[in-house]
Amino acid sequence: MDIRTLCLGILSLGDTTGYDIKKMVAEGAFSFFSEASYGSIYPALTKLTDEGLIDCRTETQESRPDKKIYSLTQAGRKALEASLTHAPKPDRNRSEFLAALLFAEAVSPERIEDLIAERIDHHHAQIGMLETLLAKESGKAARFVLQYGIVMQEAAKRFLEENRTDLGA
Amino acid sequence: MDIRTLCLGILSLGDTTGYDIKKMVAEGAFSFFSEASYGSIYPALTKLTDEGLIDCRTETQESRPDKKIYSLTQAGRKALEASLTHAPKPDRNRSEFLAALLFAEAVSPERIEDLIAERIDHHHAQIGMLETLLAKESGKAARFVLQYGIVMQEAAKRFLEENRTDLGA
DNA sequence: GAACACATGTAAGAAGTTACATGATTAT
DNA sequence: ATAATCATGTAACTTCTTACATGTGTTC
Repeated sequence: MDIRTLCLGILSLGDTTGYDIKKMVAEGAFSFFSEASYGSIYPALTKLTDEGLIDCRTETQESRPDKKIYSLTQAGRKALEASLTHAPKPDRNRSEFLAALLFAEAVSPERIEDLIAERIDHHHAQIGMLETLLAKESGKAARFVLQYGIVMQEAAKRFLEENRTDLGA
Repeated sequence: MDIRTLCLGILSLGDTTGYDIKKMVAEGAFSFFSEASYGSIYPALTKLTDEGLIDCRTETQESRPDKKIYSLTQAGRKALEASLTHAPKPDRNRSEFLAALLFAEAVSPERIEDLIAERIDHHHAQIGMLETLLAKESGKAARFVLQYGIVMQEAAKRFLEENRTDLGA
């Protein structure tokens, strides 16, 4: 999902600032399935404002840059709706892990066990993070997304634990 | 995984051409977890040749551009090994689907059922494709990767089938 | 006094995609 | 005849990240 749509989507859930959008994608319920840097968020918000898809009101602060609080306009809501209406392009299964595994067989087979062990730890950590997020989250769709994430990570972890020996020998 | 490493990795499995690398990532066992276009593959091969990580021999053909067959050099093998040795950066769970689902709740809830139905179909199709690939594949690591893929797709599909009603009402 | 949180923004560069350009051969 | 397969390559563009720039207040 491009940053523009991501910003529109987050604003559909409530008014907020660029700084807080970054926090949501870095730590919040969004961090599981999206990412974005300031360098993409701020310009996106500026552009969306110019196009009339979002509004910006400024909250003056002392000894800090003024806070810019954005909110979705009617046009923005329409635009978001439109981009959700035509089917999202299929998710890619790009995986550094699987690629590394496949190539390690030919070039450094002794690395395979490590790779799998690291990956199991990674899934374990992700499950922990998702459960923490789930405990804090009350939105229906957000909980669904986090549960989906947990199920996926657990399935992956289980598969690796059950089949790790197949590639060792 | 960047295109450079992907090319080195594929060449670690055997000599081949840019054209065939593209076919592998578009249709072969690699298509599940990677992607690349000619516009990135050809320049990458040229650059890797300049750097001495791969060799190029030309096979003359009539009525076709000459075929350029690349092979990994010792230096290339070292470089690939090195990039597999430091832990791959964690896979991202970027998902158009999950993002769309989350935002649809706020902006067009009537779309949620469609989204889930489409996604179930998508998983179904992916499982079919993976099983076809698996039937043709004999490499140990490649089979492992494809089985991993099947397990993931099935887990996702099952989750959606079992929980689809949670978001309808 | 060092590091982090708050808060915005820009410029340079990485990495890739898309679309084009070329052109013969083979299958439908 | 029309499309697909074979085979290479380039140029323009998109999209995003990284690193910088700025500055205060708070916590360790």
